[in-house]
Amino acid sequence: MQLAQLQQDFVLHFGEMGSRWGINRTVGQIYALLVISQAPLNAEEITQALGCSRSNVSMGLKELQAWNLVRLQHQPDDRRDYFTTPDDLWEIVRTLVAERKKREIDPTLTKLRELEMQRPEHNQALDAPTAYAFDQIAAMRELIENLTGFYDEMNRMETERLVQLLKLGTKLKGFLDTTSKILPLKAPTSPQASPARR
Amino acid sequence: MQLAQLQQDFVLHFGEMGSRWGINRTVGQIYALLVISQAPLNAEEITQALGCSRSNVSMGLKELQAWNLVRLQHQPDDRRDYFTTPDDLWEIVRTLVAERKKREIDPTLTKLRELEMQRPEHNQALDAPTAYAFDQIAAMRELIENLTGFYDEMNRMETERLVQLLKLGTKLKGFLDTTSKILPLKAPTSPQASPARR
DNA sequence: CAGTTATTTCAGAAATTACTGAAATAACTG
DNA sequence: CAGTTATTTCAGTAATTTCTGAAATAACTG
Repeated sequence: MQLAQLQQDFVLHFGEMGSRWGINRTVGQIYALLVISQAPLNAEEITQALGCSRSNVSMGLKELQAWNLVRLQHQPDDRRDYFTTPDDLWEIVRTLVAERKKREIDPTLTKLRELEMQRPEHNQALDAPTAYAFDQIAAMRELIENLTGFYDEMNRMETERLVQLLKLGTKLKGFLDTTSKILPLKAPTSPQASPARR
Repeated sequence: MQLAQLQQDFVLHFGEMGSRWGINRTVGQIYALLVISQAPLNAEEITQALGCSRSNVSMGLKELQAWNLVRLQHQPDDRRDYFTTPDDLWEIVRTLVAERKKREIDPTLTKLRELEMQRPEHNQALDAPTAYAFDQIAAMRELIENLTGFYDEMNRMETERLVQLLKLGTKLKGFLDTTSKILPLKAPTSPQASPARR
């Protein structure tokens, strides 16, 4: 398969962006190709279109499967594996966010909690730098929990609702005004204990 | 400076996560160190604490400055540069998100718009695969605009409001129920023109 | 200005990551 | 089972990224 200009351009862009997205060029290109191809593609077709080695495509597809970003299909009377992306782009975004959270956030949240456990019962046993470090770790853990908690909420919504929310925009501010009459605004957020830096 | 266990552990974790976050180990370590250090540090102190080369620290700090993630300060009667992170962790998150958007999203949005411009006036001039590719590109552009538009809204809010919103959680659903009586739910979202894959 | 100290630059070394071709494995077919 | 085709694995190579030490630059000081 020889790609037309448009497809070529799109695929190359995703290849270049790959390194910024934490995937390699080939993986980016494969995904781009699948996204703009209506019919599922097999590994050989992908290899042809991208002009890289068959084994590279195999590894790339394996990685995309590890990311849960591709669907594997079969055609009648053809034992080759055919790949597509989910039909709904929102599904892709959900997966992307979920996987990035898993790789980029969760390990750190775990580590922060682990470190926090090591804080002794009585603060006076700590020197000032260590007390500060513990405070920062706690504040960071709390912040991440807030963010991921909100993410969990949004993730639980059906896509239709989610899009509706995203499109709300300015109205959110009004909503907050309403609720803050019920939930008072000044609830203490975090014991940030930060007596300003020198 | 010799780091205590807690600090050491925290710094090493950020170093390891660095590659997943798109920064190198040293940059991750420098940032971790700055976050848990109450007093600003100069390059030499950082070098000592991390046990890497002075030049590496210089390059790392330069990168962190390019990310807008550190503040440069001076002490009286000392011409060395001292570095800190913003006091407020939320400020860091804002910067992080803004910079990642700039690097990981904006170039693609630009590219998608550029490709979309190339769509001819009359669709009948297109072969089916190219028409499909154009459709996907448009859908993707629209989706990203929705997401970044929402991000812009949230970004415009003061931190206190933002935290309030994040903590709302379940109440959002109720809010959507209310507004959907005003804005009908079934507004057409995107002309996804996807007649199911074979 | 010469001397001192802080910082940056940069060529090359070291480490890591990506890619290839060949071989191994797996899954079918007659 | 032997032959064929699809896929994966993997050792070695290529490409890229990170890091270092040395040299250059910049900013002060007496």
